[in-house]
Amino acid sequence: MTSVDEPAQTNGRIRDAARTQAEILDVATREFARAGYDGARVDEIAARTRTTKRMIYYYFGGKEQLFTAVLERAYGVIREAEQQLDVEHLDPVAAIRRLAELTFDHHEQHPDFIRLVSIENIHGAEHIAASEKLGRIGSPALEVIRRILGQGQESGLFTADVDAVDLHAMISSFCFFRVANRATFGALFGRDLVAPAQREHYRTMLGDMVIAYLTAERAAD
Amino acid sequence: MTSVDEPAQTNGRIRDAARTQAEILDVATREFARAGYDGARVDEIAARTRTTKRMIYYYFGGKEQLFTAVLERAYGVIREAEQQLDVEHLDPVAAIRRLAELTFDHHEQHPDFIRLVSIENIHGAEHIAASEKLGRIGSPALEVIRRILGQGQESGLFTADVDAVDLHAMISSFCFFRVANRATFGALFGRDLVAPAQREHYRTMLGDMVIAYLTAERAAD
DNA sequence: TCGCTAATGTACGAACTAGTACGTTAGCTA
DNA sequence: TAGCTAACGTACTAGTTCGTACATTAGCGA
Repeated sequence: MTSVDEPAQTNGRIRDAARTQAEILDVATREFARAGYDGARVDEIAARTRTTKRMIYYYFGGKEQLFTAVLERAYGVIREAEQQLDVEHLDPVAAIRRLAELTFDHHEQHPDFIRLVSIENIHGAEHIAASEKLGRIGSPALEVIRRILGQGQESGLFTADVDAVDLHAMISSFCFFRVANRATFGALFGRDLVAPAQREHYRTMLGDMVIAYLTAERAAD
Repeated sequence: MTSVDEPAQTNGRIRDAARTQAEILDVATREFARAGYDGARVDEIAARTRTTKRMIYYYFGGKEQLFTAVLERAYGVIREAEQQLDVEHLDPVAAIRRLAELTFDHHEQHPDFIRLVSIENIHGAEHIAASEKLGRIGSPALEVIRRILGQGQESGLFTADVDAVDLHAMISSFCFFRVANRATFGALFGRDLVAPAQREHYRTMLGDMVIAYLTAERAAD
């Protein structure tokens, strides 16, 4: 399998701290996402790596800290995607729809992230609490929502009494549920929420829902 | 603590198969919900019971089957609540809102159920698949939605192209997310989605969202 | 080129954990 | 009331699983 014609110095140094750490994180992400925190095995993670279990403890300290590092990286990825978002040139309705679709797409493309978040919730978010990075960074998406919402409400397009965090929760809940509960929903109702054929249908449904909520006339209380 | 003046035959028979099984299920529900499938310990479940580990294996066969039994009972509870639902006398808008609120209330009142479903999804719904009871029963709520939706669409009140399963997913996603992701959402955004003070706010928000979606004018494609 | 240290590998152990073999008894029934 | 069986308890085991003590080496800097 491995080519032997290469000289002793193979492509890339044999000792590469950064590569080793990254490889451990990659494998650990898959394993934790697959089996849950307690279901994942440190030995198994090590075995799927080109290095040994010793290195997991050398670089991360232990299973708990490894999981925290995995979480930190996973949250970093979605934050990065949110930062790419450019909706300045769009009208509020189109901007919100674009934002919702970004969340929709990211969740669909990163089921491992969704599973990690589910797992972290089972454990009461204790790893987020223990993490310095994940403390109270929030999400770039929130800032974007705040801005769009402000514009939309000023222009009278959107109902006035909507909060950015709440809207983020609304969008996330739909995107999250679809991926996180795919298995049970499919087993109980016979419908695969993540089937490619239904993708556009649910993507549109999400946008319609959010826009309908934002533009609906609400009974004054 | 325990009264000793009672004769040997204490209140309730010493041997009571039904009570023992129910007690095991109660404790197992709490333990699985608290720690996840792999995190839960059979020994710990037994210890919190008035009986022994032997009985778990005697009545349920093993850890897997115990979890399946726990799931079956938890799903049974929500199905029962859905069957109590009486919305025949309401107009479609009020009926949908009532249904959404029932889901909202049930999810909030049964966080253990939400956690069990999350856990089951991490494990690919394999226990639902292995269960005879949970096979393809669907949910009574689905039938209710179908009926209300039919009425609403006939009368022109609701948009025509909405499907009952999709609407169920929409309602569930919001209710589920709020409870399931309470920990991470709170840790990251500093807002407790299940705080009693916000309860009515989110309950109304859910209803508004669903009704807005159902009654909004959609661009014909 | 000669160390020196970060990086890596091996082997092992202590604690835990699902599951079981075997023994006991309550309480119904004939 | 004798005996039979469902219900229950104790003690144990085989296999894991996280973590670590100890040994080794690559490759950079002086």
